[in-house]
Amino acid sequence: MTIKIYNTKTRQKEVFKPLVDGKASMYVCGPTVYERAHLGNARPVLVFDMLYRLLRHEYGVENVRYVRNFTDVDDKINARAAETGRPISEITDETIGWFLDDMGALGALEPTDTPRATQYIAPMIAMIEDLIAKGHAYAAEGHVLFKVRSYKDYGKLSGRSVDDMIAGARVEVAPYKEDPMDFVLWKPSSDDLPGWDSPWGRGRPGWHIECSAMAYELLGAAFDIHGGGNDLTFPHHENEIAQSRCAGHDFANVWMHNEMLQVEGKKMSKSLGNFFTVRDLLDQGVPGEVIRFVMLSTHYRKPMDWTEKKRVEAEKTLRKWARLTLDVEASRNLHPDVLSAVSDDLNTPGAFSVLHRLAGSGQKSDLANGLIFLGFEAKDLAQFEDDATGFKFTPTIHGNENADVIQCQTDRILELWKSFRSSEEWSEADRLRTLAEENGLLLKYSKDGSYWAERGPNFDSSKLEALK
RNA sequence: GGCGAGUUGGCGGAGUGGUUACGCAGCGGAUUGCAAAUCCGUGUACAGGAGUUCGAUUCUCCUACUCGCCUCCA
Repeated sequence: MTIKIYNTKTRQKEVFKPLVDGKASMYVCGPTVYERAHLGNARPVLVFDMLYRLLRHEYGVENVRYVRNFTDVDDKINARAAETGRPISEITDETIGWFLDDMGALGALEPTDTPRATQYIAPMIAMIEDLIAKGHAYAAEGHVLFKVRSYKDYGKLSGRSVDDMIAGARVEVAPYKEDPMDFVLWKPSSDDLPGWDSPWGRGRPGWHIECSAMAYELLGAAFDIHGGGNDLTFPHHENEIAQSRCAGHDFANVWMHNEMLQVEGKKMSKSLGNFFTVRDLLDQGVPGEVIRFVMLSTHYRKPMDWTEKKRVEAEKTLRKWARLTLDVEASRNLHPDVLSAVSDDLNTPGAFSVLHRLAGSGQKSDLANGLIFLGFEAKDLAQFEDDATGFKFTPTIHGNENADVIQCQTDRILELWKSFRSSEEWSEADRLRTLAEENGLLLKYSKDGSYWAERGPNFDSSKLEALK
């Protein structure tokens, strides 16, 4: 299947052709690890998880290398350590664990390589020395700066010119800079900050150099795809390109950028107060599969709006598909329509549309296979079906109550309702149903005789006990 | 100020130079003790203007509006 990808560098959709026949390599900018990943962090993770799955499908699991870094040296981390009095390594270790857990809950596969910046200080220093030797960087007052004017294509990726940006005048001009646009490769560390010995004294790397150095170490001078959020296009990726190209590396062939996430139509930001983490959602009982579904329901190059309404719709759809595919063996081959949608610049919304059609026409095993391909693992879906009650995914929704207790109470309520109905005590049955609904528990049954409950609005598990 | 993206039916959201997206909601029907769930059927759309074309929602230009990045947060 031909894979087409929109390349930011050329601003058009191109047929993807790996540098090495039959193998693919990708590098995606990962998080700075000092706090829980917020919902916006999850978008690139899921987008590039889908790319990774597609490439694995096309070239085989063994032939795809996926590098995603952890930035574990950064002033935000230093600040957090100073605030809390905790050692930096403790903060970064903990945050990395959280990140992998949270993203795992969204069905994201772990990359083949997850390098930490602090493990690649030596290659960074070597690269900086090389850049100085080649006249693309200079040392000044313990800093090393990249000479932006020395790279003629600077600004090409993001479509900017150095002169225009300076005219824009939002550039901080430090006294040691030869040119306002020059950016830091290395900076000095005071004794209380993390630092490494270098030819320019004890210091630490600037932000951009790590990706250039780690991509080179792990993927070589040239690799296929570099991805990240479009906020990174400038300056981060522009700077990466400048460094790597000037060091003599071809660097990435294709550049992919996902659009940003919004919440209820607005940018998610701390200042607007609509900022929340993936873990917040999971703790509120939103299943990871639902988050994944909502994220992939919008094409990655369009702004994605996280809304309560989408969350509800996603949950409904997944529940329906889970019921359909329960006990169904997935077909061995991916349905061609699903594959062609995803192969066309990761058109995951199109793939969902195909899945809807498969569900509608009763092609259950193709549906099951398609779901697995899109990252909704069979075992998770089975769990989802168990969760037709909506509770298995809400273990922490109300503090210390555990899911089993809730499940048990729900089962008892269902039993009671069932017995009222079978003995045709309609008024009692209706009274119970109304009461349950008032507390967010929707009682349902189907022709085949099965009974279940769904979580509705106003769900309050603490009131379940009273319903009996 | 600079750069970029977008404007599709009630809502969400794909796609195409001439033919059905799809989902949700709505409406009609089946089923149902009633209501859901489930099943069947069904309507509404391509921001505005100009141009290219036999023909444009789909290409070009202009206008309006929205959003994002350039700033701690992806």
